Amino acid sequence: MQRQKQQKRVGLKPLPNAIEGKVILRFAPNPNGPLTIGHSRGVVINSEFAKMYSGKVVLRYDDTDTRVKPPLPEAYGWIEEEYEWIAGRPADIIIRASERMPIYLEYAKQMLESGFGYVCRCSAGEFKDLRDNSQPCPCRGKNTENNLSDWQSMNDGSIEEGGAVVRVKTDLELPNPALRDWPALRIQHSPHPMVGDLYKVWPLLDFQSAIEDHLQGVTHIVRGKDLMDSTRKQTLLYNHFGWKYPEPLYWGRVKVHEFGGFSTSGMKVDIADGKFEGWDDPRLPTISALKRRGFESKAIRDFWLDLGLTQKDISISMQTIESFNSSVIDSVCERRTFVRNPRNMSLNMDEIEHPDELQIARHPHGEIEGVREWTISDEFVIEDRDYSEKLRLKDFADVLIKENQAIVNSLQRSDKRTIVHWLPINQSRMARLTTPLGTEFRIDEGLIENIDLVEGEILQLERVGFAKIEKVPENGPVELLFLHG
RNA sequence: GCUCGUGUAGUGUAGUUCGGUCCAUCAUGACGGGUUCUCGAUCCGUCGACCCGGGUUCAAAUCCCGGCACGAGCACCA
Repeated sequence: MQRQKQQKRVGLKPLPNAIEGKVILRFAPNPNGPLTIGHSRGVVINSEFAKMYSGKVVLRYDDTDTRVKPPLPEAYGWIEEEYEWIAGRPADIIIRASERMPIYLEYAKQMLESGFGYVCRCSAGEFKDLRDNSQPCPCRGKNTENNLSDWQSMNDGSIEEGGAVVRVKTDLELPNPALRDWPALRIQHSPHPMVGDLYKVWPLLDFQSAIEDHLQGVTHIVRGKDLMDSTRKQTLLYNHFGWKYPEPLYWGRVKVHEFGGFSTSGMKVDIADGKFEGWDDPRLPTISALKRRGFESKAIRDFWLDLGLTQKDISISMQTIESFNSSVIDSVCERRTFVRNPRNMSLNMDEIEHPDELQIARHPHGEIEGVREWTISDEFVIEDRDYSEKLRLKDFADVLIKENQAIVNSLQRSDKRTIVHWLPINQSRMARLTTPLGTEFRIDEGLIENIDLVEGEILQLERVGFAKIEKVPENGPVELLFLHG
């Protein structure tokens, strides 16, 4: 077989057993908060596969838990918007598990009637002890009639939470104890934020998700490898129903150096405690925060696609995402001058003939047309850290510095002295640059070039980095949010 | 402990199905240089890896055996 000259694969590997136009994938977040960087991998990979095969993605809310990770009503809308932002197109089908409860309960009943499920009234601890020794629990041998009557009691609320669970019968000799007679539905008496206390019995993920995948005709499931046991449990259930399980694919665990893992519930607590301003706090690894800071969705897509789909546990750096972002935004961001920690200087132009105005390109390579027009005044600022004897004021002149006075000696570049950014006072206004740094913020006060400052726009501050204009108030400093270098 | 999964440069990744064309791809990073009146962009160069030990073979990143490391699951969470 002929081998290609070694080359990096482009795009995702083909999906096994995929038929053009027939592929159905799903993305199933818990709506207990907005999406994080971690979720964006799922959105990107699934939507990309759908694109490759002209298939569909089902956005499904697996919101069947009312106690441990209850849904946040606002999150449903957020997630739909964020999905569309990341993928560049909306999900094809949207489903809420909490609205489809009658279906799951019907399948559960069918399972009891067909004899491959049973109502177990053992405590979790008792069951675990038996299970670990491959022993059946006493409830396992109950007949259909008894199971259905227990099922009735579960649903009418006469059994308390924790008093019973519906299990799927499996081979008790299965090597992996976790798979033996796994629980499919449990009792929850606490009301659901969306549908209230209509139901007393709620399916667990492994059951609900399995039924729903079948109903939606899902052909490929891409999920975290922590859910491998879920695949195995669900395959057992599919065998009972006589269904064919979708093609599963997995990715490994992802950490970001700068953030660690992504815990939606952890963030929720920290926001409630006032540690963060909200879900879009720039220090958070949420999609809303990235969007607010000025990341482009294309950069996020490029990044995940470049990583591909591997089962390796990885720890990535924001630097990599930032470099993808730079290549997306660099050619479309105007340049501006922002002087941090300004040092006041006076300009001495006696010795040389000079223009009164300067025209500086809005972008150095002309991707953006036009110029910034500066009127040169006697007073100007440079960054304090740049202060030195000989400097080149960018786009203007070589100067000799003496006691905060800059004497212009040449408009032409005469040697290799350092080029610094500078700003005539009459051209400036106050600004604050906020940089997220771990769990803190760094604030740089300074002066920004007062030309066409539009809220929401991303600029490249020369010799500083990319930043977003968050606010241009009538009075007071312009608010800038640092994006990356 | 049990079950499952994964090990390629600092970080990611290609190549592993079917052994050779792999002194191992690409990106990111670091360093150096060209260019550009930004510490940005761009171009060029350099650095740096097949987890370990055996085995099979003319030939192993790739196949086999044995270790080791890391991660996940073992919830009436998702």
